[in-house]
Amino acid sequence: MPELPEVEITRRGIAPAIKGIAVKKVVIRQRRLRWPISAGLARELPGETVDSVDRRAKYLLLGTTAGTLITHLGMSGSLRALSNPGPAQKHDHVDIVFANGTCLRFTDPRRFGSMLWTRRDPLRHRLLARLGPEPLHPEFDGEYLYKSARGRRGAIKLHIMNAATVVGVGNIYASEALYAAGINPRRAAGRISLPRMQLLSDTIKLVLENAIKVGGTTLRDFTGGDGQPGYFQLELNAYDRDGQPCPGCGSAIRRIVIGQRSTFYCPHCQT
DNA sequence: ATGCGGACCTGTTAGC
DNA sequence: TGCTAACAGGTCCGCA
Repeated sequence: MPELPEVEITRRGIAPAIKGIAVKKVVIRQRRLRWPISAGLARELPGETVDSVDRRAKYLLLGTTAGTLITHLGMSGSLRALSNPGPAQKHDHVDIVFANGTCLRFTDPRRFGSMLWTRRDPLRHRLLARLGPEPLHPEFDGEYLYKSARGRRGAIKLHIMNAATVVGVGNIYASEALYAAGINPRRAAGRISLPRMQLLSDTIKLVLENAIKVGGTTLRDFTGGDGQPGYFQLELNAYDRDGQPCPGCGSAIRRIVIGQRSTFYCPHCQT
């Protein structure tokens, strides 16, 4: 379920329920995720208090004195704080049970997600150490994006989806931001002017901020804490609209494949 | 260094 | 109705 907005909504949803609370036990039913869950998690997390609930890129970081739990939701993962957890279902792989009875439940049918326990600075973890800037931070701007693209001949869509360039831009928002900026997703990254990169960095911020504002409702099967289904509150102008009229000019939105991922754009408006 | 394809999994939907 | 193929929000890794 994750694009950055969904991860941020998840963070905001679970933080009040678990911050400042001690972990009682960790129940692991399936340790084979993207990477196997290490034995250290169940051994070292119980007894610790969750001091912080942070996000870096699409990773959620639960900080304690002893170490940090780094969680990624992959393609189909979710994390819910339940006060009355029912019996675990098929894909409920991990429960983190707190002293106040709250159960933080990790569910992930495709198991592309991950749960990593580290005793060191999580930002130095090999998966986090080389990440680019956060898209909503000021250091991510047109000038940065322009410079990062010098000499790059690959498609701009792949460039903005590359976590070394900027984190958190997933397949849906890449299409949406490029649509809003009027840039053809296939255009070589290194052949886009500074003003257009300024526009693109702005549209990336806008599209992500808006999605967070409306509750991270990008995804078909995402339901926030209030049970409001996603995908409908957020207006998608290009993504998943193959053959439908472009809101700007009326010509048909087209679906192409870039880097093995579906890509949607308006051949008339995006150059 | 950059760029590309393959890999990891399961579930849902479109098509015959 | 039933079977099969295509496709789905991510991103790491190895090879050219």
